[in-house]
Amino acid sequence: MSQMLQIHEQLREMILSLDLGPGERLTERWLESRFEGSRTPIRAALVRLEGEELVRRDGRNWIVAPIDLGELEALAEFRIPLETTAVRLACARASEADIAGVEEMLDACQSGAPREEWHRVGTDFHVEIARLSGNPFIVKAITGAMTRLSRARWLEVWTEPSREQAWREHRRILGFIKADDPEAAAREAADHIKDTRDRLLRSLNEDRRGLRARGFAVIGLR
Amino acid sequence: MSQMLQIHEQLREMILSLDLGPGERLTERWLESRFEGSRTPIRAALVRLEGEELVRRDGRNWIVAPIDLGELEALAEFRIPLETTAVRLACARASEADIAGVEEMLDACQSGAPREEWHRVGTDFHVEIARLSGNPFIVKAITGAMTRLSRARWLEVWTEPSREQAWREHRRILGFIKADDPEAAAREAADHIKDTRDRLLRSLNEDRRGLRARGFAVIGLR
DNA sequence: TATCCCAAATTGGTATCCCATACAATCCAG
DNA sequence: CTGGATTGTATGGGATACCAATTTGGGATA
Repeated sequence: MSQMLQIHEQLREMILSLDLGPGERLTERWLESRFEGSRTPIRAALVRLEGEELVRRDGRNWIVAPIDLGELEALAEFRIPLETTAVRLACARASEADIAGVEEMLDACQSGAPREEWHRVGTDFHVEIARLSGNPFIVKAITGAMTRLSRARWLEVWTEPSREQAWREHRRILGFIKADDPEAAAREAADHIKDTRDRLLRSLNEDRRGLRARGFAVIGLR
Repeated sequence: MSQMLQIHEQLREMILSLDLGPGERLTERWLESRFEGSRTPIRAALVRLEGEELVRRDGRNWIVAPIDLGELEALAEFRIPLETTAVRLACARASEADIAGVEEMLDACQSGAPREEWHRVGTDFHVEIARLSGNPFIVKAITGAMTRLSRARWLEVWTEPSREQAWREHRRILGFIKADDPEAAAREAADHIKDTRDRLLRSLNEDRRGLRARGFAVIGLR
């Protein structure tokens, strides 16, 4: 694999895992030594990450994209029509084997699993459901939205009850798809998105100070 | 403005105007002489265009993204939930001045206007409506979808009745938003998207041969 | 001590340079 | 004449050199 893709992937991982703080400055020269490559592939990786909005220009400089928690509302508003459409289509189009695949994924994540696992499965569930819709544009949009949410979602998996609540909701959505009940599945999906949004907003209000220290922008949050 | 952004913009324009044929190969060296810049900014522009899916890798080579007309169905399926949501939100949130702005845009495009104008306004209308929703994610998704549709839409503006039909539908959608009738606006928007899809598919079937010569991939189209 | 100013270092933008490789034309063997 | 090895050439990937601009740090001065 090309060096550029490797750097892109590693850097992406570092950003999404909060290993690199939101808003942190990235100099091409630092990345150069960090990844032992020259600026050419590093610049390509940065341009690419800029497209995914994980990195952004700040004047002439590169910074890790800050997390704008004010976006949480708009993001939920965006996801609801898309994911309700996705589950409806999934009812019509998904094979039993497809559904079983998603079910396995959920089952594989039990109480004892590490936070990282919950985080990953919680994201992948939505992407996989989108995939069941058979519409590549929906898949791409949901993937992008989940990426955008990804860093904020570390808040959710930090507390156990929150994790388990989300897991139960995922199960219910999948249950309705399995039972081929599109309207119930859509309702459940919309509720789940709202619940997640509310859970996140609540976590935020509980500890604004701590969050700010972690690089979360709490401004503009009601 | 940086050279890279200039090159990006020019190349983008050449692709969207079909000045560069879909599927056409782009060599970095040719672009180098074409834009009188070195490979560094050209490569950055290519990576960026790759993110917009206007350019793609074919092995190690760069090619102008082919047009996959089989996507038309999926694209409409994607747009409907988003745009119906957008017009509903627009009813709730758009100011009269905002609406008047869009109205002016439509008025500015009269019968005598050149094809390019119809094409641009036909795209911008949807983006502006999305903007009235106040949701940046919806705006971005619609912008992306319209970009994706952009090259195929040259087919639509090639014939006069088709243009005028679309224009009437735009007026009706805007009328319902102005009258603050969200459900009617949503219904109208969904119908318009379906109509557009059907118009395009009909144009396609009328002249497959000619299209193929223009670089449109007609495969996988029923 | 506070402030201002200039030199030096650092940064991103651009231009080349070198290299491995994919592809093609060519040439020789059968 | 045909087919396969070979060599030549153009291409993209990566490294490096150079530049302009911006930042920074320290020292002279009020």
